[in-house]
Amino acid sequence: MSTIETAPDFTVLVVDDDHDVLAANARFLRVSGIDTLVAETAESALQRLQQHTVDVVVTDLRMPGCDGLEFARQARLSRPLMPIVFFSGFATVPDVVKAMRLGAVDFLEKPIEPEELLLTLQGIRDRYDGAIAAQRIAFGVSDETASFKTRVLAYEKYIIETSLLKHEGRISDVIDALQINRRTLNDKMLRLGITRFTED
Amino acid sequence: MSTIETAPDFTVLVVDDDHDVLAANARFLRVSGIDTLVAETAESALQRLQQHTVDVVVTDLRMPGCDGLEFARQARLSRPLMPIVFFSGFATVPDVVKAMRLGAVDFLEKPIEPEELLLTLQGIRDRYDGAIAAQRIAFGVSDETASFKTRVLAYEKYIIETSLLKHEGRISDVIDALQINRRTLNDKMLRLGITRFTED
DNA sequence: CGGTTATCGGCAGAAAACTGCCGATAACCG
DNA sequence: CGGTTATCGGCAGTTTTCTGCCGATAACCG
Repeated sequence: MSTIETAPDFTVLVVDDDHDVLAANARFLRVSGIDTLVAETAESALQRLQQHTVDVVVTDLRMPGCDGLEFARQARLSRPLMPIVFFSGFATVPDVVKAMRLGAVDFLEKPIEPEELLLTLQGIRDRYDGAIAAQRIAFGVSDETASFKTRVLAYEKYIIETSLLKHEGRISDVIDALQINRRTLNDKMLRLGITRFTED
Repeated sequence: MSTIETAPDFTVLVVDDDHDVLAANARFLRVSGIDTLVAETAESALQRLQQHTVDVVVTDLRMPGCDGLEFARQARLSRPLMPIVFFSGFATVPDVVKAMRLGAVDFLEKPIEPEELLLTLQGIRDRYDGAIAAQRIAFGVSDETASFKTRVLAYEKYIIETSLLKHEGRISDVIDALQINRRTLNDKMLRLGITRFTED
């Protein structure tokens, strides 16, 4: 909870036991402007998570020793909402189900096209942007201290704010997207202290 | 709470365009003590949902006309958090990902073993932890457009279920942690379809 | 057996949220 | 200038939710 701010960057942790593939993907991502951390084992990946602020994890499903699912479980303990992307070459339906149940946001198939990975990550950054913030609001703050009501209100605020951002401040679009009564939305914005013109 | 004394009704809606398979599965489920409704098309399934209280929907992913995903989207409009189980014979990884993103709780492969289906449904009834599915709805990354209300409900469900997990099912601890009125918590659990599980 | 603890649900009044109607305020466009 | 569009807030009736009180049901322990 120290001052880890000043980092609105987007940091990705890629976990893959194939050293060459890992290095290639990492290089591509870095060139594309994404802060990229790497790890070749689940253990070192967990360490990385403790040391850095990571926004997204990309991990192989099958790795020698600790597999990707177990790693994800461990990671979730400290980062409940962190987006996790799995990839695998021989994924079965149950594999995918298990991964998604663990909160995976996507499941890519090997061999990974660097372009595809980049698009996926950019998509997460754009759409999930708010969820990352929400993690800090609804979860980060909450650590046992925030009440149910507080967390729900924080979440409501997050939904409305991200929807506003997404629709560039057009209330009518937000009303349509969230299927919410105009009057109710106005009241909530007032109560939650949401204004249409935030820092851009 | 090991067994179900008061036998709360548990109604399943099975949607499959294959009449024979549907009939066979329905018969098996009914014999096994599960109230089972059937539908051979998405349209009639949606009708069933309006007419009956359904606890779980089991649907084929591929059906002539309206496909399973679209049907699930429609169903969610009236039953935002109802558990949905998909099944399919030729599911690709992206298929499974899409289904799970829509809040599916499981994905079975054809041909369906009646025993497996029964176990799945019993699992959902007895100790289904919908937290992750709720999380997916609340923080959906995809193009899914859940309403404000739906997402808030999903988030509330997520909070309560994870708190229950964390406190091993002790209501009093959850009340303390979430700072929520006992009566309110009970009502919410009822409304959101949250059941306490036995100790792990 | 009685006593304790934990949980649950009915009930009803209180509190809060929702929502339709109304008018007001801007900004923009001929 | 008048007309259109988008937004906002007051108000009030309706609906929903919250919450305290009460009793019921189990499980458990002497």
